Amino acid sequence: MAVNPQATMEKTSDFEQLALKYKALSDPKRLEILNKICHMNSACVCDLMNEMEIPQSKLSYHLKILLTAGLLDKKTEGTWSFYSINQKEMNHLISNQICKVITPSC
Amino acid sequence: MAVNPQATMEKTSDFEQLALKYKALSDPKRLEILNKICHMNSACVCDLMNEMEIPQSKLSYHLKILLTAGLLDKKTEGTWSFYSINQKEMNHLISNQICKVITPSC
DNA sequence: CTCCTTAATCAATTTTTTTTGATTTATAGA
DNA sequence: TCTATAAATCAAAAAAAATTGATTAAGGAG
Repeated sequence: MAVNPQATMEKTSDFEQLALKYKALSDPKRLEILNKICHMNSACVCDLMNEMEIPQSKLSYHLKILLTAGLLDKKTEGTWSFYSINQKEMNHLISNQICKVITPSC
Repeated sequence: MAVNPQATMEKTSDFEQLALKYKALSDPKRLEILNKICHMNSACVCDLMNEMEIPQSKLSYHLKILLTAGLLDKKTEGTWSFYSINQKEMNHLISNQICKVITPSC
């Protein structure tokens, strides 16, 4: 463990990076998406369309935000895109308590 | 510790509440404010004005968002308002790793 | 090749958030 | 009382994010 963790995170660009990740978590729909994916372990857009009442384009929009922030991983198989949670990134970001709700096995 | 934490956090309103807190963290300026307050332990608006190059009304705006989200505490003495970090809420929300950067003694 | 399914992207609109400068409120000191 | 300081609030403008429905792209099946 770092002795002086403060020293590693003082730059404006670091705060910008971190803010981007929390911004991805700042929407109830996106938290719900993470929670669903967590329960299903891996899900494609149409899975989520069935689970939640959100149109496809909106889902893709939110998934892209989560993906860009590094909170999700994506694996394409044929016409399907399977999304899963990037647990490492999640652990880095949020408390264990919240982790339990939106990651599979924290 | 709850055996089945999922059961405690499935409702839409819970996601909304949580999203609100992460939204408060979703701005680099606000993260920097938290970091400054963390270093100073407690700070008034004018302290922060000296530390950062942000106008007073903008600071008050961001502080209010952090306060409303429950991430800050406020204590008024005369004409001064002293802001400090609500560590309990912070611990509930974010990882230890990030805690180290924006709370005084996590 | 054609048709169907999956999902990404696009453009236009709406909504939300942020910024700005001014005003207001409240307290303290001379 | 008058003045100065601290900070909250306000209203208007600007910027960013979300929503919507349509289109596009890419695969697989026949």
